Amino acid sequence: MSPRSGVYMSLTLRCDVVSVGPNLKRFGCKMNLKELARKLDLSPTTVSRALNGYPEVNEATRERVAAAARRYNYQPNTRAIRLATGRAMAVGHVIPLTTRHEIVNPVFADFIAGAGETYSRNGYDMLLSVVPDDNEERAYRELKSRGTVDGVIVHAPRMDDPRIPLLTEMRVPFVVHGRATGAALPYSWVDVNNRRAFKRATEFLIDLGHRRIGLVNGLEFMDFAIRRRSGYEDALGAADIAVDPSILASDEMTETAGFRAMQTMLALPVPPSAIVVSSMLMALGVRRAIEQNGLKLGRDISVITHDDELSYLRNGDDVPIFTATRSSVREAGRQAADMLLSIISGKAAGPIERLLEAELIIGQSTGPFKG
Amino acid sequence: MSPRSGVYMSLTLRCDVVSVGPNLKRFGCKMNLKELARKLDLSPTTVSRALNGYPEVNEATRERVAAAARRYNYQPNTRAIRLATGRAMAVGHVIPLTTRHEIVNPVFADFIAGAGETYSRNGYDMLLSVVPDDNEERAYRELKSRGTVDGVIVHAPRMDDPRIPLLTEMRVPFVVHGRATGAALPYSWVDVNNRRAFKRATEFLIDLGHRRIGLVNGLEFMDFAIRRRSGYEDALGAADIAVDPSILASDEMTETAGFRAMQTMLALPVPPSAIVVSSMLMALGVRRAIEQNGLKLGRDISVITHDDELSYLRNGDDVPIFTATRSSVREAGRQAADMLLSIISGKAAGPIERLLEAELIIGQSTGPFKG
DNA sequence: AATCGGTTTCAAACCGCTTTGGATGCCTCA
DNA sequence: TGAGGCATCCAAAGCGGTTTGAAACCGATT
Repeated sequence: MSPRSGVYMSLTLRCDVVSVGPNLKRFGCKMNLKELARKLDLSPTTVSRALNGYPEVNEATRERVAAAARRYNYQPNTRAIRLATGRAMAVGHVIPLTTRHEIVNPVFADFIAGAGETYSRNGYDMLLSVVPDDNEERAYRELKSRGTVDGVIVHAPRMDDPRIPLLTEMRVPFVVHGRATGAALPYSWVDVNNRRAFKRATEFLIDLGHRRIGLVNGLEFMDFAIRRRSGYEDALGAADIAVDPSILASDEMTETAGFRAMQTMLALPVPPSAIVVSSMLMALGVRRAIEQNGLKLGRDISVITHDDELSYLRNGDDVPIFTATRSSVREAGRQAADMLLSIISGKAAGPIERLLEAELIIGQSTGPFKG
Repeated sequence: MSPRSGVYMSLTLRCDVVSVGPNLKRFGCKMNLKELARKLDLSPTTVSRALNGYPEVNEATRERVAAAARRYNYQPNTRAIRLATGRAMAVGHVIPLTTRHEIVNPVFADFIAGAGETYSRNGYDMLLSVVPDDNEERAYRELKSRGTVDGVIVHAPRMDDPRIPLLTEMRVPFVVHGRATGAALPYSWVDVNNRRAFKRATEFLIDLGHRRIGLVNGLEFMDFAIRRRSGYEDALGAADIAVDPSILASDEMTETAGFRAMQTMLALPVPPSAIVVSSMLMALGVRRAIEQNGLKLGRDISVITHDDELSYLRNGDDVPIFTATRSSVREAGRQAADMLLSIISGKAAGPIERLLEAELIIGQSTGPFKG
């Protein structure tokens, strides 16, 4: 007997296939690498390499190993892999919970859905931590030092967001969903071209003859809101229309906030004839205010909104109700996740930036200005 | 020199505190248990026990260890703990993605926010996997066999939900958010008393004099929708009012679906004078249809809706707009997570059940029936 | 027949923590 | 004085993989 064979045979062989029921195979004990190697009369080294596609293993052996792995339903223990490789095989999403408003970003669920696809395709886990925004830094530091994730997606960036220098300094791979005006260092991000979208939307209204155009925006410490406003102002400026603060609203993106903002504007001596709105949910409120005042959407007042294509807030079923600048948050999630994984794996060199263009969808909520 | 001391001293001591900048301490290398033990001239065993609160360590020593751990900013490596203990210190949330409708449950984000609090307080991670509902079983099996989680929260149970027997058979600890009518075996769940809530809501309308009361419900393969309907029917039955299928709607819980359902009912020869609605989002659509038909909410038609207290869909700011049966999804998340952790830790014996009662909030959307 | 290079396989160290089964020292009591 | 008991602490064996460095094998070349 060569010194190579038999070594693993000498140990107990108590783990055998037990048939229970017609189509079920069960095992007397957990199947791990060592067990599998024993059954194949190979060393754990070789089995590991065979399964992980390393070149230094005979093709015939690899086949044999693969077959046995299937047969015995071998699933490598993730915990062991993580420890041995030092990789977490997981990425973290830190959901900031605004302590003031107690609001969970509604966009979040769909973004996650998109990112999740990418992760599961690549064998990564998605870790969520909900963190009150007053101690975000601690949360990120802990994530890093406990080594539970290989990278992080940063949600809802604010202006001069402190998380960006923080993560950079900690050398944690990260991708921002959105951008942070005022960041000193380059970083990776996926974002909608908010500025161009809102510029385009405003221009569209101007082209329809509107000159008194309101803006119902999100809170302006959020980066996207700043950009949207500046796109809106650019378009007005290019048409020589002055910005009127009385028809600019900025609030949480809820139905009621939209309603309130529109009510206020409609009560003005000269109400706007058209409105640009930052989210579908706000647009619902805006529409309600319009209709409650006996006006007709698209005829008396034009509304154009941004649409994140949230799955539970479709803009009509076949015909779009609102004219909208549309950009899928779920798609952004997919792309951000892809980007992060390629950064983690080291495939990507420097920071990657990806600007998604919003599509202009013509719906029934806009019409020409009539005196 | 006693055989005890000096052993760990003999190895290199290359990991020392390096001062960089005024308030920053940095370390030349990663601080792990062995390093820490070396610094303290103790064995890893003792350090581990000291930090984990085991009794067989001198109080003075424990203090010393704790102080050193703080000083050197020691954070135990989670990957190693997981492997050594066999626990994953993580729970999984599997989000079913209905392949037909591509809808992510909007309730989901807030539930997660609630559950997340509990997890982080207890040192658990929250793992999310988004799984198309056509291969849920595989997803759950993999979660189990790869050992990435210690337990699972089941979302959006359907009637006779196959996941319940599956998880039971796999012996994975789980808690269902909601219930599954038709389950053969007992299991743990947290649910709102949907039936009583909708019975109560319907009774409330009956007490106001309404007799023609419609129901705008969610899809009726979802368990909660079944229960809500039966509560509604119970109340009607008790008042000797026949159920009229023409004023029963069942659809996805979106604004447009609510609008459509209400439109249809208002077009009937004898439209309902009151409506019970299954979600705020649908209620927004219902309201729109009502107002678009020139009717006034609460005066011409009464609406009572269920309100999950989603953070981005508040029912008014101070005064509630809709009369509603209210029950916080976030609170349900907290409780479900608590329950799961106590099951995982073995503190809970059998299946636990927790029925949350919804609160009836009187808003401005209901009023007495007038001819 | 000895040497050599390439292919294939293996033993053992390692990842960083927990935990078992002793040791050691000290105090007490016979 | 020695046995017994208690409080502390330690060495080493795990958890289940990956990875390094070396050895075995084989055919080809000297």
